[in-house]
Amino acid sequence: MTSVQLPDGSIKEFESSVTVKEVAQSIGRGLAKAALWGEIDLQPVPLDHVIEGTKVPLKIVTNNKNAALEIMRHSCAHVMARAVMRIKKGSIQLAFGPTTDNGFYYDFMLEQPLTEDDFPKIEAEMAKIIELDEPFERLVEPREKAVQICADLKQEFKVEHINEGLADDETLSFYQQGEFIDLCRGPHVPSPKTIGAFKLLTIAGAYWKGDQSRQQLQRLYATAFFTQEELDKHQENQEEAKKRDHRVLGKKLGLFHIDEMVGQGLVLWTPKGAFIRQQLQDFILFHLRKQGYDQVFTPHIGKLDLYKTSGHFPYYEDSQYPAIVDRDTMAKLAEEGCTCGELSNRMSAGEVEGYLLKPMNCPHHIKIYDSQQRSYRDLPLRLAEFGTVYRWEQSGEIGGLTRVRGFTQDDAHLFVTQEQLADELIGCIKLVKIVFAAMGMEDYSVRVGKRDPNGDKYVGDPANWDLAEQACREAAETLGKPFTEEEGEAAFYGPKIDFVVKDCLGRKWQLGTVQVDYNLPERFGLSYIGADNAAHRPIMIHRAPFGSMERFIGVMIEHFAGSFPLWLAPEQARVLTVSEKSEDYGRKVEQQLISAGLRVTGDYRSEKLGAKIRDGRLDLLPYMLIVGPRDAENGTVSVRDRVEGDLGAMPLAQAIARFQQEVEQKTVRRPDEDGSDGTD
RNA sequence: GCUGCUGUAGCUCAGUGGUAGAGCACUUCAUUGGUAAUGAAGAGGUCAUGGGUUCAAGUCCCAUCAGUAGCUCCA
Repeated sequence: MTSVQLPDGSIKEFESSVTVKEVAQSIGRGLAKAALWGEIDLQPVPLDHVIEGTKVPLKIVTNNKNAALEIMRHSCAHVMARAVMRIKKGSIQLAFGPTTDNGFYYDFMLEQPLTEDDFPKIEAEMAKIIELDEPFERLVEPREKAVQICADLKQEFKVEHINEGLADDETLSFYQQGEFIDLCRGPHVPSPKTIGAFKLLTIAGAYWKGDQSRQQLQRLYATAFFTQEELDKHQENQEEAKKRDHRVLGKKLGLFHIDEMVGQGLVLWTPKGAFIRQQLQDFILFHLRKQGYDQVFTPHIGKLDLYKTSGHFPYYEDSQYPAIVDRDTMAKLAEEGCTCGELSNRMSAGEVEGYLLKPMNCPHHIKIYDSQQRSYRDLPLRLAEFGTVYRWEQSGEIGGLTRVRGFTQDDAHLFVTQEQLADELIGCIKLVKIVFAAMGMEDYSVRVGKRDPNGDKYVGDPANWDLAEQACREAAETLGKPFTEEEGEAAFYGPKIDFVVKDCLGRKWQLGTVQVDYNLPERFGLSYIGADNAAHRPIMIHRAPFGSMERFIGVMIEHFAGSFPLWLAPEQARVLTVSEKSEDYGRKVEQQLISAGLRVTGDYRSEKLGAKIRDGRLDLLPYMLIVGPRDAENGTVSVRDRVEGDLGAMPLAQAIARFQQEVEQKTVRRPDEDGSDGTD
């Protein structure tokens, strides 16, 4: 008599001893098919493991659970590390080898660095290890013994981790497979053969414990799946994702250009991209006016004194372009034999004045606020500007439109009273909501950044912080969408609400932001006269619904996969003539559409219609208007829609009305996921 | 900034130390067609830049610049 207890508490009884597989079969055919291994007392056992006894606590692990995939991948990481230790000569220090969303990695410090040339050898060795099918054996040791084991293995990272990271653990577990033994919490798959298909991906640098001041390790990325088909499918998906990369589409569609001679991270907006940017700017401007914002313009540079007052210089000097010194001063300094280092020191000390390319817009806006006496009746004052700022980002961080050195924020600064703060924050959130809704963008996350209760870097009255954090929380709630609250994520000057989206490769980017600031009003000594006839300090809100035009458009290119909605599309429609015989009519149609305010071009080449349609498809045109002799005779156009395909002939006026309505309503229509237009 | 990889025609990419290649795009000519590629010809190159090794370098080595994946950073 054998019985097992399943995770739901139910007991299943058997006449005699049974295998895990038989238990699975007794529950259902589907389960038996999906079963990978069993787990008894949290210890994995293979499917042919024989169960005896009563009320044996059994869990059947299947491949449709992410947990199983993670366990398998982690086991694969052990196999990979073992293979690396066999292949590479010299000492090898193991660090961590966790799983990621799409695979796993292992960090090593090697005497001989890894290169991609090692991949085939490592993969072959891994295949050999898997073929041997040695189990992962669990050993539990008291901490002194554990430290000794790691020390004997000359694994200093592990020793450090036990002593520091795992200081509270009485006992520690190891997993051993053949000659390879590794400190590891587990669990592991019962049989390495469960690892169906794996592939090494790339090598990258990583710092021990993520600390730049510590040893740099080599991180070997790989992925694994239960079957080769799943691995192939995954790789195919990754390739597909790369096709919607904004850097690829930006080039293909001619939206922007980044030129080596201009400089890293400095974007040149070509006509089509500039059009999208302008259109988005007009869109947000319309809503800013409705919400009582005032537009301002400020210069791209400002005196160092301004940024010393704001605290941005020299504190953030490393991430700014160096200051500009005027010609006369420069000549004088040169005469004195002043070196660059001295110049820098003297600018920091305030002995030499210079100009800074603005790293943010707030100081300029503050000076506009402060240019006249303000009454509480003037507040809230909302100053908006599409302000271009320049930051010296690390070279390794720059890429595409998402991280650049010169970018334009859809910036605004709100000067408010404490009583107005909560409502104004809600107003800011409303704008962000309008933006995301217009884009049909639902896949974003919201983060409320609060101060670290134990931190001491924060400026301002803790009571005000409490109020501001509460106001941020309440504003975030108006989104009707879950959000996270993260302690220690606030800026030193105030709490904030951030909006984060993912790019085509799964990387996270902050777009919109709303930040409360108690610091700058203080530093600039801002005030307003209250109803009590006394001076009071206003609070500032920094906010940018897009974040930056560059990053936002980069993310939107990927969001729409280049197929922008009609109101944003630089080229809304193209007239295609069936043959040159229809060119006159085609040009007439084109003119009428342009007169109706639509952005239309014509393709009058002596190509076949099929070729013109193909080119139009590759350019991701929302509409193609095919005109031939029949249309010329009837005053029609044959409309080909990006989403629905051939719509047939319709009177020109009807087509224009359709387009105008779609533009007016800012309709977002997505082509099918597979990229077909429904007619092919 | 750090680790790995990459840099060849406008674009996407081949290229074994021995004469610089393809497809697409472009130009010209022919073709006049109804929903994803008409045909032919032509033009297009300081092989990222600078050094080095070699009888000989796109190819091997070093440096620099740029791109890229990741790490670190992001007021």
